[in-house]
Amino acid sequence: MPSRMRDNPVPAGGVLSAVDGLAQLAFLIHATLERRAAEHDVSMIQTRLLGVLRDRRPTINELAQLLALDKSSTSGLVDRAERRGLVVRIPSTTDRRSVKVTLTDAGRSLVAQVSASFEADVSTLVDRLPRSDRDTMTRLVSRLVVAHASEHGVDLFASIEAQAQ
Amino acid sequence: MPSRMRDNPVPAGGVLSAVDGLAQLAFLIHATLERRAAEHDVSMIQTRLLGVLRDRRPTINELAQLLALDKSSTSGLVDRAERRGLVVRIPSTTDRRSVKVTLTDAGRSLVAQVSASFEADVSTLVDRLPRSDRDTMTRLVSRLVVAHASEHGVDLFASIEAQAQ
DNA sequence: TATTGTTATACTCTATAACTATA
DNA sequence: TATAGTTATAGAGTATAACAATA
Repeated sequence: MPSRMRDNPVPAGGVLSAVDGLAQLAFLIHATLERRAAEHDVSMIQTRLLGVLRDRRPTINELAQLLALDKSSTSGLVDRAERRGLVVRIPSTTDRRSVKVTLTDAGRSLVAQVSASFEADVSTLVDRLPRSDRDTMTRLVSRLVVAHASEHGVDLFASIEAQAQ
Repeated sequence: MPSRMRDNPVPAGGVLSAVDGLAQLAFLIHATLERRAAEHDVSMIQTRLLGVLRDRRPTINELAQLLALDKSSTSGLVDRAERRGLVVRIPSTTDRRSVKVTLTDAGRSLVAQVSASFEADVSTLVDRLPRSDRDTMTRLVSRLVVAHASEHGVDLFASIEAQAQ
């Protein structure tokens, strides 16, 4: 936890350390998405569920892997989303034990709205910087994320991707 | 939500947009803290509670404002932390309705450990970039966060700070 | 009367363990 | 037997409303 979390997040005109600045940014962006989701009465995990389903029709087990939840937690999560009309369970044609979880039109519409307002928020945030600084930051942040992912999550995600559908 | 959340977080050797890159970075950092906290069997909200208490002894009401929770939620949060020996309620000497929530030695030790490992994680992450790039990114991220805060949270936090203790 | 904090209630979210149906 | 999914149970976390004690 960054030391900035101890008191005011912002020293008057000061400069934050790498850790403090990045941590503040992370919490700011996370809170932004949470607030936009809450405007539509969805939690972060429900939002992640809908986001994952935008281009997949996974089984409960696949969904559990994608969301890093137990299959029972996933089943309950899908229950609540289904009760709200955001997703549906479609029986698998090849395995009668299994279901494919699918976004409804309402679910797709909701996630599109949350995404759009969230992306607008982040754009507004970065537009505070002059174009050239923004481009520089984007390039550096991108390098960081890409480098980290190529050392970690990529294979995991790729294999789940391959399994899914 | 960034479009990258739809599938693989990392395009092979590609460059992310400003929104996607920042969002990915934010979720990565958030997940890092969550994982470090989980190693000590504490949730994010419990970690935030302990973090806030590092340099404050707020009342339940003040804590509720700091954490953006209802006072009843805060009361329960403190109950569970107190049951684990991480915090204590100390009766106010000036108002017999009120209590001051205070970190125990165990709570202070726990939050120090989580902070240290989290900060090490973030350092490791940014150390992937060469020094000069890292400094540039830090400066830009810092400007972003400071600019945003000076337009939003600062007054709020400052006033809560002033009330607290 | 107003404020501080707790309690009652209800819901989401999570995991573990036991279960049903199918493979 | 093994796997896919659900259900039972327990607990954290959250909000609303009602409450007791104190101001």
